[in-house]
Amino acid sequence: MNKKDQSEKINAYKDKFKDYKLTPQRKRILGIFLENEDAHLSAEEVFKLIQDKKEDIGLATVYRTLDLLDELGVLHKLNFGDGRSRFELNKSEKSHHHHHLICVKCHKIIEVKDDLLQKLEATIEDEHSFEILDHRVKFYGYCPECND
Amino acid sequence: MNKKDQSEKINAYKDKFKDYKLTPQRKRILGIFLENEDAHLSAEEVFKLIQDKKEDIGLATVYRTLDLLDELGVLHKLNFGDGRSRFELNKSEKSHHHHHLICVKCHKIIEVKDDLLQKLEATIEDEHSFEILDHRVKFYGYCPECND
DNA sequence: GTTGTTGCAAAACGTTTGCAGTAAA
DNA sequence: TTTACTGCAAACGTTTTGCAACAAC
Repeated sequence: MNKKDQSEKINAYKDKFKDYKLTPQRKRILGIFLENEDAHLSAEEVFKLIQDKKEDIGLATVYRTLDLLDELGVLHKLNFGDGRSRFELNKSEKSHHHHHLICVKCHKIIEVKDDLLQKLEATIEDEHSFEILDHRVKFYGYCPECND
Repeated sequence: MNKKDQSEKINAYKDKFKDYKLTPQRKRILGIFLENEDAHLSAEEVFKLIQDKKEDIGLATVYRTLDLLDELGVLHKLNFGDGRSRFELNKSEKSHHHHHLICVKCHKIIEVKDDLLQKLEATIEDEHSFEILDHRVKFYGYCPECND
């Protein structure tokens, strides 16, 4: 993706920021996720990716921005049990219906698309009068490479 | 549950500890979970429950024991995004097939029994050659009380 | 008796906060 | 020009660690 394309993509998020300022730091952090579409990045990792390019954004700003982007629904905050929060780009249509396979040996993370959960959600909404907004599904096990 | 019943229950876990010593501290911490079967306790909460009874176990020991019990499969380590790990008793047959509903308003946690996920698991094992050992499923939304 | 376990205090870790300076709208 | 945002450093809360004393096997 070239700079122009990315700039256009970032501008497409402008309406999401209606109550907030779209500062260079916020654009840059969003840019990191556009450059790493399928990554699950921690705050520290985002910070380092920016430093690698000889740019400079305070770590506190990274934390604050990631929380904001999660709140705006631009990112999804995830927890894989490694002691830090991770974030992934929220690709709207897709995001409600994908899950993570986590290899307990090599810790690889594999994404799975799925719609089967909708039936389960319908049952839960019915039986528990619980209005479901979102879900997080993680499967732990052995990936093909670790299962020989 | 009286003391004799609990003592018997704890002894039933003896074989799980074959490579480890079943110390009074470990028995006591396991006891806390037997006394609070459906709770999702953090290390700090376990520590306080023990202090409340004028007993004394170091906080570091609580942390080390909870990790050990998770590793032994006696407990399940959970993360509800509140900044600390929580643990629940692993009631073997039941545990693989229950999920958590988390109210985004009052933060109540509701347990749901379910078997519908098995179909999804079978599909994943098939399509991704990923051998599933366990899963964690969380649904976020509004509980009946918060949804008026 | 040996080896694993405990308790303490200190340190480490990810994350949050107060505040003064700065910049987006 | 106003109000929100940033960067820094210090503080925070949870979890981990080093180590000497101790106890389960």
